[in-house]
Amino acid sequence: METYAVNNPAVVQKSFAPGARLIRQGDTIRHVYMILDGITKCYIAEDNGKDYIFEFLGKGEITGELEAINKGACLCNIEAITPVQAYAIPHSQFAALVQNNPTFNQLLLQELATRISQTCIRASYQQLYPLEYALLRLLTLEADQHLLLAKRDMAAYLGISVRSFNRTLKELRERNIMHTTGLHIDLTKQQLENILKRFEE
Amino acid sequence: METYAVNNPAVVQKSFAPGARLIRQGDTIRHVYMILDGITKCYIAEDNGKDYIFEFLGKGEITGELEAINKGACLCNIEAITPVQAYAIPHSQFAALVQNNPTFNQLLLQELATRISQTCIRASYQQLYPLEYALLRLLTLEADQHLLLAKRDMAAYLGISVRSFNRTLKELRERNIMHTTGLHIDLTKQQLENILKRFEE
DNA sequence: TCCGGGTTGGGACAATTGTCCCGTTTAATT
DNA sequence: AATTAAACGGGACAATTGTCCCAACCCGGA
Repeated sequence: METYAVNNPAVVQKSFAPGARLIRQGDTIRHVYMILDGITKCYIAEDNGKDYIFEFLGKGEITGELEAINKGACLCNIEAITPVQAYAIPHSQFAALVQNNPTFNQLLLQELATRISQTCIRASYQQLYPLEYALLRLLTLEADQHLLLAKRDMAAYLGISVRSFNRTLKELRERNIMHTTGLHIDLTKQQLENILKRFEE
Repeated sequence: METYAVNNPAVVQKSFAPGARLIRQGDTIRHVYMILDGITKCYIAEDNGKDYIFEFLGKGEITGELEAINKGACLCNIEAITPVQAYAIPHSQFAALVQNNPTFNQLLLQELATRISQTCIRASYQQLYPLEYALLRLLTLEADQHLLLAKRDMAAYLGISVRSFNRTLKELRERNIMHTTGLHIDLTKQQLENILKRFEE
């Protein structure tokens, strides 16, 4: 994929400063983006002023492909959190890849299927478990991917207010589930997995 | 698709009574199902005893394709609500279709992309708006598709308890809501009254 | 250095939703 | 028609989450 991209004159590399948007919700776009470096957040801005972040995209991930497939307006905003480098790939190139490259086609199908699964799983436990559970899962994700997220972004990912986020964090601290000073998490992935077991059944 | 299916000896037609499951969460399956008639609910059962319904599938819709693509265990249960007729299509046949039939391939991609969009949009407004809003959308959906759903299923779709569902419904009735303030629901008074009619004594 | 905006932490209270529970209604079966 | 199980409707109270607000802190630019 990278080889393909760098050898193709229609594919241009772009830079985005933190806060800049690769894609704006509602726009019609003609490119798919492949992230070379940096972290982005993918979110819907509702008209009551609240945001809902679906996922954080990093190196090697593609975005804008839903719109390339369905020709629709952009579902959500893609905004750089850290400085971002990305390839902008014209829809025509993307469509050609999908049609002519069975391997790419297969990978795309798998990626879409995985995202549906992940989205469903997340929607389910965010609805059916207490906030605490989703918060711990997010902290695990943050540790896994070596992210350092602002509280506002974490709250938006969980679909709650920053106030609720702080409150739950404080409760976890007071119950000695988490030892943190400020924001940094001192737990390994294994430790968090063990903690999550408490919520089972 | 139907022509293909009925002419293929590996594709068998199956019947399911209400309550029977086409697919069980966690199982490994070897077939994709195409629904010929009836309504099914697609839901995850969490281990705290609660269910979360993602969607209701009806005539012409396919399910089990995520597992066919990713070879994983079943994400969710598919359960018949009404009597259901469906084709069971072996994974091998499905894979052949995906590889050899560009039109089918394209339709599948579009279907997956649409489901991601829908799932994201729903997760967002269920998290960021009051229950009332999601409930009205569900009632609209129900009317549009001529469904008649049990309250338990509607509550599970909204990710709430039946008690909360009833409470919100009662409030809507008492306030004789036509359109919710600030929220973009295009219901006329008449439309909404038709929707709410079945809940009145 | 000092100022101003953004982020963080949390108190107080309101609103929303869940849990438990019980009486009523409906639907299916004997 | 009688019986029984399931679905429905809602009261009372607990738990969760949101809203509003303010104070402390950090950090870059005048």
